[in-house]
Amino acid sequence: MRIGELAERSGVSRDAIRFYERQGLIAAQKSESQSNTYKNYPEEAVFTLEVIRDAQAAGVSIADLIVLLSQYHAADGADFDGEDFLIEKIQEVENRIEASQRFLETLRQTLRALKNAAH
Amino acid sequence: MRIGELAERSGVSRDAIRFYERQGLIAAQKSESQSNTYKNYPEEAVFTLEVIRDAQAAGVSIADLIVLLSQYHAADGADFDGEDFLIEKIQEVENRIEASQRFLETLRQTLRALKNAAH
DNA sequence: AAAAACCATGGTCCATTGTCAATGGTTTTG
DNA sequence: CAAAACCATTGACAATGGACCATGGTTTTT
Repeated sequence: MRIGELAERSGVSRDAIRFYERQGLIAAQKSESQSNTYKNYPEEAVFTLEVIRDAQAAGVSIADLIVLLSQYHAADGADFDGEDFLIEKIQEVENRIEASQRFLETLRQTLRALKNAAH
Repeated sequence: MRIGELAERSGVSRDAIRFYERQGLIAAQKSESQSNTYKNYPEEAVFTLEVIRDAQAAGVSIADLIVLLSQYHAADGADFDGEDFLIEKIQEVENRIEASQRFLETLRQTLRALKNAAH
């Protein structure tokens, strides 16, 4: 599919998609037609972009994602050791979730206090 | 207390503390002694810095925190309406936590796959 | 009393994660 | 077929969240 459709379907802007592509997070082929320079994104890219969005929300940088996604794709059959890195990132995300939950509690308390003050 | 102690106790760098102070997130008095220009941070600042750290981990910007912290402090007795904003931020953080959990699941799956491949 | 450690201020610099604009082609639509 | 919509590439620009450095003063330690 072309970038416009991918942008539409994934909810990610064209510019962001191109940015991720430059970083090597998603891949595209040159169009099979030789008359244009349009790129061809695989179906899979929609899913990859969703993962990227979740990862960004989880506070994981693109630099880390480059490593992680390569592991994800290599997971069937690779033997090089990225396990430590993976474990580290899992820990980081878990920590961030906990911090987020603490902060959420603070926000909820504030909301309750605000409502009481309005009495 | 002075900035060094605050940095030590909160685990936040001096530079970051000064940055937050410029943004109005924490307040300090000028030292009571007139012979120096050192600032005096209240005990409470340690707690505020913890909240700031959690908030940053939760993906909440400092600009938003400025608004939120003012509401937190004003929560006892204020009547101006920041409720909508608060509710919006709560929703945002909840969404980010969910995305983080989805991503965490992806990471864990990758880890399992990696372990199986290593057979 | 020196040296080492600390502080304030001001300014510069940095990575990250994109957005926006310009230019020049291609396709689709009316 | 002309206009509108789409695409690629390049390059400038921007916001966020600090780190780092220089300068000059103050405390604390030795």
